[in-house]
Amino acid sequence: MPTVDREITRFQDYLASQGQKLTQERTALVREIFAAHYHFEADELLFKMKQKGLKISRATVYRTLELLVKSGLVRRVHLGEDHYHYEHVRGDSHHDHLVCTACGAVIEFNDPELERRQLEICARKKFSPTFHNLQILGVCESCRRKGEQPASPDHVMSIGEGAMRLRR
Amino acid sequence: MPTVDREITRFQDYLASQGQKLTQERTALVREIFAAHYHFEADELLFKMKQKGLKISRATVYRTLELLVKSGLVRRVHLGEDHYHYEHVRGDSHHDHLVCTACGAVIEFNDPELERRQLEICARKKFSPTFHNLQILGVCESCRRKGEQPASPDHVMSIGEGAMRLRR
DNA sequence: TGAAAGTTGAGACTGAGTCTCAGTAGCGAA
DNA sequence: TTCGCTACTGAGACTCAGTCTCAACTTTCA
Repeated sequence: MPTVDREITRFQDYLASQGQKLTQERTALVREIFAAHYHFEADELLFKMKQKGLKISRATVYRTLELLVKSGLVRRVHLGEDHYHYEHVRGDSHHDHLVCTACGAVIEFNDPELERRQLEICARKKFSPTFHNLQILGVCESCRRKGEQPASPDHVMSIGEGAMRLRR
Repeated sequence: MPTVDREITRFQDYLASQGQKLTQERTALVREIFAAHYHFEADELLFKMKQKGLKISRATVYRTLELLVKSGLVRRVHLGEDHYHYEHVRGDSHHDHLVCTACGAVIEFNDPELERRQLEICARKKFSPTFHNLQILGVCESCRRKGEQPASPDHVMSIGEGAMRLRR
């Protein structure tokens, strides 16, 4: 985990700029987040910390995630479920997600053409965009080969149902 | 509300096909939903029914919404908040949303070019899409003229904050 | 008349996320 | 070393959307 130190430094810089401190708990959380799992849920993170014998409270986890989002190190995303997911922000630009409703896999993509078209639409509607959020739900290649059926066509209900399978 | 009868008939047909019944409560809910408000929340609907002196329970509201979604008359959408919104499905095709984080206004758009590009991306990733969900958050023309600032650049946090203003 | 099946409301429950508050840690100044 | 300030923490209560349970009710049909 050589890159984790860089993230910790960046977080510390952000905190210092806000008159806030980098505590043991915050360091441990950043270390855990950036060490491996890329898309994660708040509760999942809480559970992992507990597993490692580090007792960090639910409140601290949520508070630290909020700080990480504000610092720009982490992004909060919707992946079709009824609660948030978080993901690392790497130096690169914005991206969107394909979410497999059969296995829960998340595939990222970044398509400048798509982004450009969205800006055109906003311009046409005289709307100043600050952020966008696109998830495409469906079935990934390997699930399709395994014969998983695409989610039923009952509109967004199917997202919820499919997404349930993501849960721990 | 001349079109409401058509919706009620369609809903009754769906229910009959499932061996289910069109009750007084269900009729009242469909009437309320299709009479006016286009984007709405479950709790908002519950409140409106109560206001009209029709006491329909929370459970019935949610159960009926689920049936309406399954019947294809209503769609469940995310508009950047942490809970669902619902909208009518009119015969027309899928559309996406621009959501103003200052006033909560929702502007719809349908862009075949954007849809086509998404299909291309899916094809490239060998992904079979069943549904997608795009919200563009930002500031609408009239809020911009009134001098409302675009939401702060703290990523998705700003969505939540802006969206709070939508709440009753 | 009565069985079977679907529907309802009240209210308990769930689970993600927030808030409160008393106690603790960190740190500069004296 | 102690003091005082401020930020931070954990425990647990709380909130809120949404779900579930269950007994009572309605409808249908034989």
